[in-house]
Amino acid sequence: MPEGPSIVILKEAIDSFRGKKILEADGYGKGLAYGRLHGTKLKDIKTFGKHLLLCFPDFTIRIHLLMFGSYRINNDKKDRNPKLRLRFADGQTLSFYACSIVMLTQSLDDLYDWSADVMNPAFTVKKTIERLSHHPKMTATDALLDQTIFAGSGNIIKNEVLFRVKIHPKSKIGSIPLPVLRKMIKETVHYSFQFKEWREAGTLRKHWLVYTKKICPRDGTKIKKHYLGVASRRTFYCPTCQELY
DNA sequence: CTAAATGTTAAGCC
DNA sequence: GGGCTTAACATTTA
Repeated sequence: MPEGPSIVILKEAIDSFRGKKILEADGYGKGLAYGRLHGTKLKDIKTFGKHLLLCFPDFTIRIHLLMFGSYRINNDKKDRNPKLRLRFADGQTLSFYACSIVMLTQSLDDLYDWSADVMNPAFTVKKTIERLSHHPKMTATDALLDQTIFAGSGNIIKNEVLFRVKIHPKSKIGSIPLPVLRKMIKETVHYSFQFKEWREAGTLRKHWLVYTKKICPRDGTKIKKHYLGVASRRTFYCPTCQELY
């Protein structure tokens, strides 16, 4: 469940651990200094795009669930091997599986430009237009996966946003009229928050208009499925109602 | 059972 | 080194 909204859900789900002291940390992560976690207080929990940030007084643990990562809260079943398991008082635990975990010592404000995170209050249309203006030849399908421009946006969000604002995925950023580009940016934020609500309600799939679909819900055109962009990601679009700029 | 998937990074090659 | 492409990783679902 790795797009930005799912990470915000994760953050909210574990927010009650904020301020608690870690009694013990273990896991199979190579090069992870589990010992440094022992006895430290979880000072804060933040997110940046798809990153979950567990903040401690002297360092930060950055967790990225990648494609298949998962977590458990207060569920210490032994059927899976955690990459990181944190034990708190009263038997409370947080476990993370099949994910990327990195220990950061730099200041987060130096590392992250919070205004690039689609779900952060600091995100602005204006700054995003400015960032996009440096990539006129980039396609819309790539822009919406670029974590320096739309941090948190993933392949589902990309597909759904492009369909909703009627932009063909191969459109060049520099060719998209400014009002249309602004609409795309606003919809990325809007859809991300809807994604979060729908995922929490367990109805995300039900609201897909184009992702994994065969027929355009607007005009009945057969949906095209192609592997597009620098990362050759699954891209669904309606060749009739999504305009190529 | 096999293939593919919400993602990223390291390695490899010109 | 730079810039691009490929491989690798890990798990669940169709």
